[in-house]
Amino acid sequence: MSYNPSQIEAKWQHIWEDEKAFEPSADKSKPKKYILSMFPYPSGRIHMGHVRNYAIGDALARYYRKASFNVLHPIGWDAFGMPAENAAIKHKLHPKKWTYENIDYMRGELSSLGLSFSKEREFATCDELYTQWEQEFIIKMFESGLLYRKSTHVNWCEECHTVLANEQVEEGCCWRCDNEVVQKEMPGYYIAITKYADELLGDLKKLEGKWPNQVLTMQENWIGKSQGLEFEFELTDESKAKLNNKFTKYKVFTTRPDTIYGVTYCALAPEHSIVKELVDNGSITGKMAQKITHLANMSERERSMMDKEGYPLDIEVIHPLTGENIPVWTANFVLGSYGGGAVMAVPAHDERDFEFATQYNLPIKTVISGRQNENEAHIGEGELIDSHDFNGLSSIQAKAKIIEMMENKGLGKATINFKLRDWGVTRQRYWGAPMPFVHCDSCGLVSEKLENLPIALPEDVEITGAGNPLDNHPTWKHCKCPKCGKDALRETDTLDTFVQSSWYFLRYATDPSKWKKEAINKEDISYWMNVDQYVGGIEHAILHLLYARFFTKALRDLGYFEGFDEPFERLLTQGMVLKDGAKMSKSKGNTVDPDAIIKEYGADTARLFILFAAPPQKELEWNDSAVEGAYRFIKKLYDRQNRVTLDKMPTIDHATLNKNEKEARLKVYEALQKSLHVYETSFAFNTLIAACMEALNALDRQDNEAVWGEGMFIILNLLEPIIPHIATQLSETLFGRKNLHTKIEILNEVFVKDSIILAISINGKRRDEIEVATEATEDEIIAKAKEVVAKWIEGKTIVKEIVVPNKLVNIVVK
RNA sequence: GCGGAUGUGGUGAAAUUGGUAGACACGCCAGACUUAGGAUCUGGUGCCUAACGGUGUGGAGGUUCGAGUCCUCUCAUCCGCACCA
Repeated sequence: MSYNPSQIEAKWQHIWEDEKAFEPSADKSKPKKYILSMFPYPSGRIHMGHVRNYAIGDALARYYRKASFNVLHPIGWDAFGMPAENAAIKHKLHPKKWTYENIDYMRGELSSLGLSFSKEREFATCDELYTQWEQEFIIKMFESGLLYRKSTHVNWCEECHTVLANEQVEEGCCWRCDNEVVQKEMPGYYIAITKYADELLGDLKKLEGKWPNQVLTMQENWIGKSQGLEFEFELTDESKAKLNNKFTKYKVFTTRPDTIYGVTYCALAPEHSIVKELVDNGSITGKMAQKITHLANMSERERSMMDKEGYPLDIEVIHPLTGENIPVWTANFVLGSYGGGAVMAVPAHDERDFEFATQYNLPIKTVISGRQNENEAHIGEGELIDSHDFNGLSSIQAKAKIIEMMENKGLGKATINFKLRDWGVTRQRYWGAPMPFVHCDSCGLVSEKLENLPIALPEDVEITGAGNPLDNHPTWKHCKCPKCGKDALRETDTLDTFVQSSWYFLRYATDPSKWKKEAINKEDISYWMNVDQYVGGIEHAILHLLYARFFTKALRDLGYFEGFDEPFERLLTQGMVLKDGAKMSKSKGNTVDPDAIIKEYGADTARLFILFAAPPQKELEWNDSAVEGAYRFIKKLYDRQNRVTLDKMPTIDHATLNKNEKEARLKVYEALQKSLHVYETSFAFNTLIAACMEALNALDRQDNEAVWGEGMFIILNLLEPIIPHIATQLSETLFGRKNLHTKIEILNEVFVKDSIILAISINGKRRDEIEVATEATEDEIIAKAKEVVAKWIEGKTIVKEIVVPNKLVNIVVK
């Protein structure tokens, strides 16, 4: 009978389902492994990236299950988000219906891959039961001061009537309607992730060697810690008057206190409140006021793309050390949201300050030695000059001394700043978890009572794309204040979908029987957490992984659990799947449909190809003929079942075997040895598969019944995590699946060789090889080596002879 | 600009971490079996050379008996951040 993947795969998928083969055990005394591939967004159909993601995770889960671990390998759906609303607009389908139908379809696709997921723990983040607990977290965060409401500048699309996340703004335009995105000041809810900046940064150290360096570096840069000096500039009396004494001073931050004597001007962000005051009170009028207002209304992104631009504000501050008056400008390169929105400008030693100073003819004063070129800033550190008492000090010394002096005089203090901003978590959209808050005229912003949760979405909505459907709904937002009982208005913003993915791994780790009663069960998660291996795309390097790390710490501090600070013990970032050198995408027309591949070749072939073609971390180039090659290997494996006549692991007297038989055993055991390293450390499935291919090739070169039996017994065991259907089928037929439930010991005897082949090189260049007995002495080896390479050493002087055991002989001649 | 990675045959990739470069595949070439084959099997296949041999891991140096692997410089490609004071 020839290999029939669709029949074999359907058969085993049914058996696994009937056996509930992949549900974790409740027995917490067993050693556990929590293997997690990032959950998918239910977009409608799976793509090759999913196949790769889940094939990797599944191989690990199956391996550890086979190695007698209690394995948690769950799946669920990241089910809230904009595409559902877009589909609603386009196809007049309710987002809920669209989402759950997609989930049903994709669940079918994933199960056709034979993935060993726990089905009992599956959920969608749009399930009301999930929303309920998420709303509880949000309320607790609000109560503890971690979540707050503020009004600030946000990306706003006039066409869609919604706030957009930074990643949804493409070159200044809305990703959906391509309308220009404007900056708008409006209220929103923020989670104070910056309170955890230090811990998020510090704990990256715990992940070193377990997470890819690239991700750690990206997170480090994103958090962006910098140390320096914060101090205040006092305005001159004249300037204070101009500001109607509403301001007397403002703060600046610098990482280069050593250049403080080089300050020649000051720059404020266009949206700085002092600038606003000057415009508002008429100190600045006409064109200049217009231009400044225009700058203030531009997004950071827009500003970053334009040339430097600024205007003198005609006010001055007093240098805290020299007492000199310093002019104050507003400049578009000063960020409003960092370091107080104001900088001390040292054009001699800062590129940006230099460029601006040159452009507007502002003075430049050198205070660090070594500035040779008048046409550029000298950014490096050096020795201080023209800096009063600090002359002659190195930058490093001066930084410390100046900070110390400023602190002693009460002029400033050592400060740490972060680039990380608080996380804006609300969206003016329908398909998300509603914010559990109520606006009351008497009580202000009030959180819902926990017993009223979940605050569910109304189903009878019309989604048109214009405005917020919750806000437009006739009745939904009208409610009673949970505090005073008066008429009040429900918050109509919904939560960012990144909130849901920030704790789903904790939910999986809680036994589903408890899902109604609690969000997270302490005991359950103390057993299952951390996730031992997390697998996902590099595109989540910052956002999701940072939010999830933060949420873990925040929930820990809210008392939901204790004992761990980081959610993901090890992280594997898989490479993209490419076709014709480019990322697969519908617009490029270079997609490969997983369903079609599974239909033509079967899931095992798809999985084998994907794991064989490249190591998981690297990009994977799709190759149709290499897929055929994977299929061919499986057919060959299927065919070789005919060579097996024993139904169990034989005992073999190694010494009695001939050369090819010994070689076959050697290859089989080499593959076995390799499998440990691959599954537990390197994840280089490609090399394990290659080793199995070599083993099968070697088995083909001999026909010892016992060697065949042993070889297939082991190879099927090693390949089961990769090609589970065919491996289980053959294991069942040949060995009653005993080979899948046995720990196979590595036999050292097969690695012992009768003779060794040594390479012979002259001056490091390989010339020939010899075969010697294992027990041959070094002298014997050298003597034999010299015979073989006689023509190369003739007439030369031998300087040195090096014998590397089991490897080679190197003869150095002159 | 800053940061991170990656450069090995026609292609995807290996190389036990300093010890025979190119395992295993794809492709290609030749042959066998076939009415036929995009099926299957066998053999070959880094490059130059008729051969002896030479040469070869982006490039240039260096350390070493010996370097894909270590060091210095350099080039190219990809990714991330991008005026963070």
